[in-house]
Amino acid sequence: MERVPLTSAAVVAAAAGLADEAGFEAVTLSAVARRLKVQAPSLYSHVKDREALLDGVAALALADLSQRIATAIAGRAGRDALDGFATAHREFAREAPGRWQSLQRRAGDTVVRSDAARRIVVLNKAVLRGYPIPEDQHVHAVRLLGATINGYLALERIGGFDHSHPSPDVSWRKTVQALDVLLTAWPADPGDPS
Amino acid sequence: MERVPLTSAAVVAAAAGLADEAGFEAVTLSAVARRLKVQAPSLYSHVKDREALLDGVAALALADLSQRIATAIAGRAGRDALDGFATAHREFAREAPGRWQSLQRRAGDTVVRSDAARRIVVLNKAVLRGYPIPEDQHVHAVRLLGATINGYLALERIGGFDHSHPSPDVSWRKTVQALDVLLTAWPADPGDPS
DNA sequence: ACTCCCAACCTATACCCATTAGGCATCTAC
DNA sequence: GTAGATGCCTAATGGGTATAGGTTGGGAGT
Repeated sequence: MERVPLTSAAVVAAAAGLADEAGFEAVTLSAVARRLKVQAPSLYSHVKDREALLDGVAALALADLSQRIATAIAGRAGRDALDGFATAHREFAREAPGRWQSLQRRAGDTVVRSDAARRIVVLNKAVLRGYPIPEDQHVHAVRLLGATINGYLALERIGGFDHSHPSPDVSWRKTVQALDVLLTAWPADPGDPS
Repeated sequence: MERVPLTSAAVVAAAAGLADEAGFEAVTLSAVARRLKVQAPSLYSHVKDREALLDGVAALALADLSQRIATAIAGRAGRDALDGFATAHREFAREAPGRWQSLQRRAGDTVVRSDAARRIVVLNKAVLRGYPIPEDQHVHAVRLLGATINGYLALERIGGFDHSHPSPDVSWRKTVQALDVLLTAWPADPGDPS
């Protein structure tokens, strides 16, 4: 069995794969080392510590997500773009649950300053492009979008919808519809007649 | 220093206190044992395992949250009730961050079947009472409410809003306003003219 | 009062984890 | 050839979870 030399990228990729298969909390240096058939201390040649490893997974995740979103909203505007955006998020959470979960923690500096993070910001604004939202309201709209979508996926993941009917798919469609309604008629600030 | 006899409730309360002070992830049997000045194995007389301990914290949290919500929406309807509801959530997340976090994981059976969980369901429906939402849409509205509010608090907690302006307080008010707009004019199903 | 049983604490242990320190082998540059 | 850097290893430390077995004190029964 030929052993491939380790690299930082290979270590992070192994961690990401493990996250998706066994859950984010199962990503330990020990588990990743076993997966790569080395001893755990050997990983410190490639990652600073466990925190840095998890940040590496998060950076991978963000890159993947931003790519999915870019593809999903390309050439689309308004409700179509919103649908694509929301669907990209949900499919990412489904297909790469461990990577999705890596994004639910406070991001380290390397993640915050990554190209993928910047791309996500751009894509968030792009979704709003087809809606009549004042520029000064964009940050609120982006935050509301992110909160609602991510919040929905988080509750779904922990079984928050398991104890009521109908299936989360139905409520998801209604949720995206509601977001479209909101973005289409963004509420004015109280006391602002426009 | 007189040592008070341990009880299951005391162990869970100590864990909850530790969660709020040091973070949910800091709640280990070892740390709780130190807090109570006993050895970790002694806790097994009172809790089955770590998972059960964490479920105990979640049950405490849910009871606290449901009480806060009940107080905040009592005698209120429509937008007032929604404001109280949302504020109760956010203040809970602020004042008891570790307990809040205990609710972000899949709940064990004891939590799902608790009185507090049932109370939360009732209170969720009570918030909708002042809004013209068809009965068959209540589950969607409750899920959207929970997703948006919880999602907002989660993103806020992990610093998701730290890299943009203005302060999350402003976006929070807009978010609650948006929820009110939605609940006031709940979007009809596509193809449903009413 | 005495005895027995049970509950609640303890220590010891096994196994897991993260991380550091030091060793060894290989490769590269001088 | 030699020295230094790199990348792996083992050993060790200190933290965690959970089980097994021991001790002590309290309560109940005779």
